[in-house]
Amino acid sequence: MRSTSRGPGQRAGLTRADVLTAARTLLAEGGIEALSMRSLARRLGVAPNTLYSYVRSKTELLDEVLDGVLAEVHAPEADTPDPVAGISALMTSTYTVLLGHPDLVPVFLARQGARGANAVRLGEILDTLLRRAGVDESDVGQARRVLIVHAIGSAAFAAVGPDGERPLAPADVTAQFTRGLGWLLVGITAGSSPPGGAG
Amino acid sequence: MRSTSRGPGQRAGLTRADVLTAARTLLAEGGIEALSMRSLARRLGVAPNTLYSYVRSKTELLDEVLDGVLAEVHAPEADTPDPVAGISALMTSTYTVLLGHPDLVPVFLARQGARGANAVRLGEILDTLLRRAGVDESDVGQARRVLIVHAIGSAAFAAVGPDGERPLAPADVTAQFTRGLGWLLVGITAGSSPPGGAG
DNA sequence: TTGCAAACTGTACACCGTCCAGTTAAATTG
DNA sequence: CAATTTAACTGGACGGTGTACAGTTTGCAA
Repeated sequence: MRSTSRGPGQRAGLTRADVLTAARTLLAEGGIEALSMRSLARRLGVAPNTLYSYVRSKTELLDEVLDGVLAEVHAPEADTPDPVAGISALMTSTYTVLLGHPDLVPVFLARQGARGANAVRLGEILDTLLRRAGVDESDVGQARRVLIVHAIGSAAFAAVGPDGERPLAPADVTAQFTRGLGWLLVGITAGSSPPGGAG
Repeated sequence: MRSTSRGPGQRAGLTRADVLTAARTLLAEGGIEALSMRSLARRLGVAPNTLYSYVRSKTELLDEVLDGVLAEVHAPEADTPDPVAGISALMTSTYTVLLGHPDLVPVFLARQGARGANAVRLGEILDTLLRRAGVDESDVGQARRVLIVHAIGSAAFAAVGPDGERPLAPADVTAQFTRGLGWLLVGITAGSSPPGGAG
């Protein structure tokens, strides 16, 4: 923990994983504003610059951490019996996970939902389910984005405001999310061919 | 423009409106990152502290400016013949205005869409139109929020990313917004009993 | 004419991300 | 084994940020 206990050249024995883990801890403990390169370095007992041996920039670090959050999302199997129920479950899980990290949500939005491995994986599952639900191929991409916008956007509205005040009760926002998801699914699947046998 | 040309006590003759106007100009010229208390003061030829005579904090200033942006939204009359078309027009105008201020969108999100006079006004019109479209009274609030989430969220996805790169072509995002809006309107106006969303 | 609130400056605090120039330990090579 | 390269790490700095405190001066009201 002492940063004065080591001179230049002396190693602290860090790994990239250490840095990312510490970043997540800091985030969980004090929210986004508790995560600065300096506070992170302080916690690792290291000079701020050291972090740049493991991470190109704070942006890259944030991207990594954000995608890690998406690992918590519980995705249904792509061949789950009822695709529409699967979509609903997937989006609801995404929304719930985001709710667990309120101040990350605006950061997510600013990055269009992150582009890491987990994001890609979830996106592919969603696409598959949409196709299986009979959504026209030309509509799949738009439907995916609309659903993601709804999940992240709803989560953003549930997050604490600038003054730490919470303008809407979380239960209300969740009800709104669920309702909106239902509406969207009605609209998206309206006039689509039945899932049938050939798919 | 010279900050050294005036000693303590000498007045610059500013008004609150001057400050807000300069803030909007700065924003229009260089985006959100060009608007700092210091750059604003520099432009007004004044010391940074001076601004705190007109504004409680940067947050308050931002709130004011954000609500001002919403004044650009073209809202239909509340008694327009076709309420559903009215909702569509209102949301599309909102979306378009937001697109014109890309880097403000994340700020909007972080503030749950601003709470100023213009936001309230638009919200009331939207509520009226929803009721006239036959939406159940108990659903009006949720429908309003879902629509707002969709508009702001879609705009956020169209905004430039962290590296200034634009991952999606604006035309595509607009198509996605329009499509999603259509789906939502179908769902919202499709009877008042809850649809089969398994969430 | 006096008094006072409001407008304004100087200075400072505590941060921020990140760059540059070292120093030293470990890994690699001969 | 010795020599050399590479990677981890520090000190210090640069140029920014929002904003608090204490002091000056101005214009207006009493």
